[in-house]
Amino acid sequence: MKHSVTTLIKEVLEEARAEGILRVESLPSIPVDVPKEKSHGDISSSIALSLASKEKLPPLEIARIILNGLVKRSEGFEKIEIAGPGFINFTFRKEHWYAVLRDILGKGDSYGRSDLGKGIKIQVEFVSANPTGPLHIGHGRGAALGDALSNLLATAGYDVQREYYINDIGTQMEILGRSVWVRLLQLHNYDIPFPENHYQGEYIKDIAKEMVTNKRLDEIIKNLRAKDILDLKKNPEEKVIPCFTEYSKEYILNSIRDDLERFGVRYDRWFSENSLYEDGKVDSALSGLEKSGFLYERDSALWIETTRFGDDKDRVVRRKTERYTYFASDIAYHDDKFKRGFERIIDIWGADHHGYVPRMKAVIQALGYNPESLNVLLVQLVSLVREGKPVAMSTRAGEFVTLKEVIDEVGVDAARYIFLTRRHDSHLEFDLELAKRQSSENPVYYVQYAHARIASLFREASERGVSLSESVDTSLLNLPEELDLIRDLGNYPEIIEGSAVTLEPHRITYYLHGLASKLHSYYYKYRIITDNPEQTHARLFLIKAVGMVIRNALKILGVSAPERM
RNA sequence: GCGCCUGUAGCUCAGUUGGAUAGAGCAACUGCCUUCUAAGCAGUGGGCCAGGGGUUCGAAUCCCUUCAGGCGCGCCA
Repeated sequence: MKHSVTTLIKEVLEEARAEGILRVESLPSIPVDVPKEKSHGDISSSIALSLASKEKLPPLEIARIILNGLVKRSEGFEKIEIAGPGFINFTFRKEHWYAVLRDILGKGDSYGRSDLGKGIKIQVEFVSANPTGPLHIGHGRGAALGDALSNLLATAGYDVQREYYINDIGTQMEILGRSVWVRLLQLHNYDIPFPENHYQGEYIKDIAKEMVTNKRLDEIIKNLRAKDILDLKKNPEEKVIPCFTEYSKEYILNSIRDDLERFGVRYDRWFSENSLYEDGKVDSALSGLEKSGFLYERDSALWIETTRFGDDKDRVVRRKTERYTYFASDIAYHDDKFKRGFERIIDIWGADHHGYVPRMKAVIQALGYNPESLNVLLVQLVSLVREGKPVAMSTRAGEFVTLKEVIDEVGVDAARYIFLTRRHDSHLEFDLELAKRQSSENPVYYVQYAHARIASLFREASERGVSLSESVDTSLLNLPEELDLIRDLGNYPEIIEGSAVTLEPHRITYYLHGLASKLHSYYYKYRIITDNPEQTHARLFLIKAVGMVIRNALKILGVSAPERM
């Protein structure tokens, strides 16, 4: 839609240059927009304004010149006019909109798809929470964003892969194992204080109990060839804890998988940090950097010179204890992503990791890749409220609201939708009561209701023996509300492209709300099923397209489109 | 101290990458169900876009600066 106007203007500018009316030294990018004000037409361009200084002519003069050139190409338009300080406003003929409507229904489920991404391989890595505890509400936001973004990018023509990076090695894992171990001992009446820096949550006790009831403890004992795992003398913690770590990690990872599955999130790959070491990828990535001269030793540690690419300070990759840092495996991980052929990489992190971005970008350059090919999206915290009052959350004490609890309380659709109503870098206030409320206060239901309402109309129509015929006279759709709806539907592909380019799926929720609002309003003001069969057909035709677009958009967000409510 | 993010209606947030008169939802107030779903619709009020400077035809949007809030600055992950 915009494109057709852009090319028209381009033609006119070239013609004007050929005739020597305008200089047009270099063909500028043509600004075209869908104006928010309806009286400004369907498409508006400010080209005359932006050209004014270069051409040394008043904007209105330039607008008139362009308009002259447009006149002979104006068949598709009802009118083209100059307005304000020099905007050129285009209004399409109704026939254009009827064609758009037919096009939408012709494309059906694929309406909104584009080849913007040109099949580029892109990877979205999200959530990637340490398997040391259940997912909390903040992870839920990352999950909703990552999943919707992946759907969105796939719709926009990218070849998308979803990945979860598992931090399954290192200090935190050891602490996890020891936490469960101590809880187990406490269960057996050993008087051992629980270390302060260990995982405090109740779920640690649950794992310990579960080990006993599921006889997993027996297996471990067998593997250790030990008589009694609780015998601290025969089985010191160095010997025992790895077993606990392994078991607890699997246990927690399974619950994370379950939560995400239930939340409607599926990954193409779960990538183990430990595998980077086992497969020698850490060594090879580091030796590559060494050859390029980005590594050096100081104070018996190995450093990477990230300052050469704008980082604040150089970073340690191998401690003087010989142990690698977390950063070392992250370097290998990102190297591996590129080696696997991804041309673009999106990492979704919690906003508290923002200080990490410059060093990651630096690493990517040191590895010889383009830093622009990595986008890090920082997800801000979610503050949970109930009827406006904050719900206490403290990770330190191990008391936080889990994703599971939120889903149990408000449902998947409401949770996902609400997570997606805000830009990722803006704070999100999640009101549990509001999310449960089944009314217009709740944006999820508002949009879903529009879809259900349309489905209901089709049920009603078929009960009355009305069915959608092949030959619909779309010209019966004359009402301003009807043309307005079609215009919105016509904008949908650009909403998708815009969201994909900016990596901002929240735009879709706003679009949906607007579309649903127009549908509700139209529904209330006019009857869809009337005594006039031709008109009924035309109106059903229109709302069918509305329902289809709502469904397509909700699918990207991972929210269901119910047939009845 | 340095760096990053945020500051828009009473509250929660959008604002199409610099465009025309600043937008929604909630909250407040008025109305609308003998009608295809009232989980809905129509309407009213509410703003120095944190403050100040600049860039230009034009700024909530870009630059500088001040203020306020959040976060980050480990051989932790």
